[in-house]
Amino acid sequence: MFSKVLVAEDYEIANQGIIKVLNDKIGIHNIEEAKYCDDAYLKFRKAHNDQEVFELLITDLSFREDHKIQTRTSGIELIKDIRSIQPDIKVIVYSQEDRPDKINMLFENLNIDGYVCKGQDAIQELVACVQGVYQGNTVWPPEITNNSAANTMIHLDDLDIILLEELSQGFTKKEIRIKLKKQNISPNSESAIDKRVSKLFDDFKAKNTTHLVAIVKDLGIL
Amino acid sequence: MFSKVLVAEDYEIANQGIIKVLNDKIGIHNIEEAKYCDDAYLKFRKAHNDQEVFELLITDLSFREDHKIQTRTSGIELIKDIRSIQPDIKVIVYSQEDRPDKINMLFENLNIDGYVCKGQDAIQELVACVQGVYQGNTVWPPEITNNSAANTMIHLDDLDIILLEELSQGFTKKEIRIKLKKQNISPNSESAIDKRVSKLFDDFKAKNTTHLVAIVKDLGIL
DNA sequence: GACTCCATTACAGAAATCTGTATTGACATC
DNA sequence: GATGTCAATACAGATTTCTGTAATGGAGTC
Repeated sequence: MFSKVLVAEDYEIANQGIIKVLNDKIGIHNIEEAKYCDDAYLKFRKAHNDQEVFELLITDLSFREDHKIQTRTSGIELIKDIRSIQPDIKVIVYSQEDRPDKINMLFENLNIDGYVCKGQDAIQELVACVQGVYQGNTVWPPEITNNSAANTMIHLDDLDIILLEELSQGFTKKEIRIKLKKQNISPNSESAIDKRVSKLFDDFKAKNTTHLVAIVKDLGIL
Repeated sequence: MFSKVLVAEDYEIANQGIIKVLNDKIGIHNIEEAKYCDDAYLKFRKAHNDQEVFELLITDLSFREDHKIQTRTSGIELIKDIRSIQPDIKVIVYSQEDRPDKINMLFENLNIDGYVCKGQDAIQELVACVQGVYQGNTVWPPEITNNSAANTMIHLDDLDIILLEELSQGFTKKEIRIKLKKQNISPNSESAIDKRVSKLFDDFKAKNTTHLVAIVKDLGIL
């Protein structure tokens, strides 16, 4: 089992709850906790420098800004930063988020190892998740695997996300074309972008760009 | 002080926490709790029918669907439903939400009496809020009153919200014009709508409709 | 090589958006 | 009554969006 774990969660109650579960139900005792994102990062860096690395990070996604100045506002950045230094660290996200698309993004883009949804069965799920991740598995929350939405999930590649992002920022297709050309991203003709976006219209049953952006914002993809 | 209070909050820990605070710090003992929105509504109805009405509702905004079938998914509907029956009931919202615009909407549109942000100082804030509301005040969370954003808040009237809502659903201005005409809402020429939306562009510094909708979605106005 | 399949690109036209200017009418002030 | 203000409306044009069709070229199959 994991011998050293870092828990990043800003609510003290939840924080203590996680530690208690790891302690009592799984038998992990070497646990460090952090209530702030920056704090978690510093503890990680220290352990890494001291050659006593954490094997598992359990983190929330959203951190309140609080009084302390936070450079990292979200757990996503924390994961990226930590993974850039120690790519093999296992990561479990423990969050309120329950939108399938957003959770899907975490697995696809951030390559997290497990996800536990804050809820009524969080304790059981957390135990199963930690054990599964330790065995090298990717552990999806039951909300997702049981949900048919996950199966009919619309697959979005990097370009789709870029287009959605640019559109949501109000750039015209001409501007986007120029941007893509500058960054040497392959399909960069206006008509090709049109085609892509039209496909997104179909996928999300959107009437126009504005509707599309509203939908993906609601789904939490952006 | 309030003698009978209804607490609607789906997380058991938070639920118990609120009750404990009301008990220990304020001396309210006649408290009923509900973990589901529908449950809260039924308890309210029963009390109302029995002529032993609740004087205060403390409710979360978002409720998990859980296994139980819920007709009311959000606390907003719960507040609306309860207020339609007992308009003078005091309402305090206790939620994770910290976006000024959304909180502002709660006060402006739902006429809630107080708001407490789930966070590190929630206990103190809750006590102050309940006491303030009991004295007939409207109690805003310190996050908002201290925040300059609240002062520079953009004021949106009903029409603005309607327009944003329709636009986000992908309706064209022609369609919106027809809809408004049908509902006898006053400015319903396409150019007047254009003007309104242009003003929203200025207010939110949006480049176009798509950008505008993305911004207000992020702000939580929609 | 001939063929299909598929993604990119090009082009074109109808519809919608966005940005001006101008007119009207209601309302208040002097 | 004259004046100014403001919102609603009308109109116009330049730009952008959206939706077609068609041409091009690469990758794989026979």
